[in-house]
This record gives sequence, structure tokens and C-alpha cells, in this order.
Amino acid sequence: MKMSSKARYGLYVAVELANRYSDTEVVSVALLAQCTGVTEKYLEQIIAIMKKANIVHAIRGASGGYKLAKAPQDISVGDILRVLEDNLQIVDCIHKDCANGCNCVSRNLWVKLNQNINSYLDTISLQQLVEDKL
Amino acid sequence: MKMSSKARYGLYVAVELANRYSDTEVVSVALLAQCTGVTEKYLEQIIAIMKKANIVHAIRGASGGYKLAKAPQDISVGDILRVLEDNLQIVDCIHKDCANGCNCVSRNLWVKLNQNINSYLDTISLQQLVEDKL
DNA sequence: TTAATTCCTACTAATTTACTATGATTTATT
DNA sequence: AATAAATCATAGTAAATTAGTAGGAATTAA
Repeated sequence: MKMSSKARYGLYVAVELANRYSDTEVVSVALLAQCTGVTEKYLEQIIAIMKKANIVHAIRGASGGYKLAKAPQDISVGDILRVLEDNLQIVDCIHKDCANGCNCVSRNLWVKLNQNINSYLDTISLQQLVEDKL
Repeated sequence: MKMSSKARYGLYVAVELANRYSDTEVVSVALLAQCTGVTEKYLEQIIAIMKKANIVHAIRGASGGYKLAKAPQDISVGDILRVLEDNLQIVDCIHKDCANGCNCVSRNLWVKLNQNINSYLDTISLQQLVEDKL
């Protein structure tokens, strides 16, 4: 039950973009890689997922880069982590038809735990996170 | 960020033992394996961890088996999952000295998320779980 | 003495994660 | 038009973790 590097790095990227948030400027992967200490190539893949989920917006070509698709106060940490961490689902069987062995009282626990985690992470905006107001 | 099979199976075992809780009777691994659909050999390893953590108590020899070390209302789901799921720690870097790259605002988030998960799971006793009163 | 059980520990197969690598495409700048 | 700086797309691989399998020793009730 570890948060993956993918999700952690993705959040780091979001934090860096939030710190540099502006209507006009974009940030290159090269700079994000430098700030986060993650390779450019790996970040590209992670950012691609975030782009697809409309968390970041890209400008292609020379002097292109990435920016947040919305203002930091309008993006929750939950929004970001869900797209990078398999919808923040703690166990797979919740939505599966697990006829065998799946103990239903435990299953209810997983559902509640999921709700707990998601609703907590949804209360925190990227803005709050960068201002360290948790 | 998936709960491991180890932790899930361990909780299933705890639920089965809670359902059969009595001062005198013990339950064999063979029966637990049958109820949970997990192999005896794998359950043995999982139960060994739970025994070491004083969650279950063992009686060796013929007609031996396992029982809960405490009453179901005195064991929390958090108690069980922590011993099976690396102390329910969502990221490793929290207690490490991560000089490079570790973005501290994110780190605070992991700490809070951990607290959130642990405190939720600590409010739920095995008794509540088996009575499905979440 | 036997059979039923827990206990101990080494090994292995499968899966997932975390990258690396290559190159195409796009676009501002000169 | 050429160049350079950037994103985009996708295949491959190495490392780590997870999830078991396997064999047998130790214990104890019957």
C-alpha cells in the first residue's frame, strides 16, 4: 500500500507548476526534471497522463511547455492522485464480481476506507498544498 | 497503492476468528484455509506475523489451532493491517532523510494522509467489522 | 505410537514498477 | 528555409516486490 513514484512525481510536477502558475508562461519538462530530480523521459510519460486527464495543458514546439489547466485553487490533490494511482482504489475486488473467498464485511471496509481517503484528498487544493496550509 | 493480499487475507482470518471467538476453542489453519480460499501454507506465514504481533494466540499439537489474543471489540482493524502492511505507511520517505528531490509540502501531505488512514482504521474494531456496523 | 497440528525457512514464479531508449512531430526563431 | 527547442508516442527492459510453493522439524492429544 505504497503511493507509487509515478503519483509522487506527478504531484511534485503539479506543485512546481502551481508555484509558477500564470496565464501566459509555460514550464518545460527540462526545468521540471531539474526541480524534481526525475529524468525528463520519465516525467514526459507521467505528464502525458496528467495532460490526458486535463490537469495540465501543453504548448508544443520551441519555447513550449506545460502549465496547469486550471488555477491551483481549483485542482484538488485527489484529482491529481486519482489519475496517477489507479483511481486511488485500495483493493481491486470492490468493483469486481468476486464470488469466491471475498469476504463481504471486509469489502465494505475497503469501500469506506476508499471514501475516507478520497474525501480527505479532495478537501485539499493544490493552492493549499503549496501554501503548506494543510 | 493497493492493499496486499497478505493484509487482505490476514484480515479475513481475523474475521473468521472473530466469528468463532470463544475462551476455549481454537481454529485450525486447515479450516481457515477452507473458509478463506487461501492455501494453508500461505496462511501459515501470514498468521505467523499476526502471532508475533500478539493479535492471535496459538495452541500447538494435535487439536491445536489459533484464536484471537483479545476479544474482537478490543482489536482494531488498524492494529491488524499495520502489522501486515508495513505499518500502513503510504510513502517511505516520511521517516527518511530525503535531502534530494523530496518536496516538503508534499511530504506534509503524506504525513496527514497517513494519520487520516490510521485514525480511521483505529476507530473500527473487529467486532464492528463482523457485525457490519461501519 | 500415531496422527494432527503448528513452526521454521528456503526457494521460485508472477506481477508490477520504474525506468530507458528511439525517434517522430511541432513550432518559434534566425 | 533551416535550425533548434520543445512535446508526443511507443516499445522495450531491469529491478523490486508480491504471492505463493515446498519440505520438513517440533509439538501434543488421543
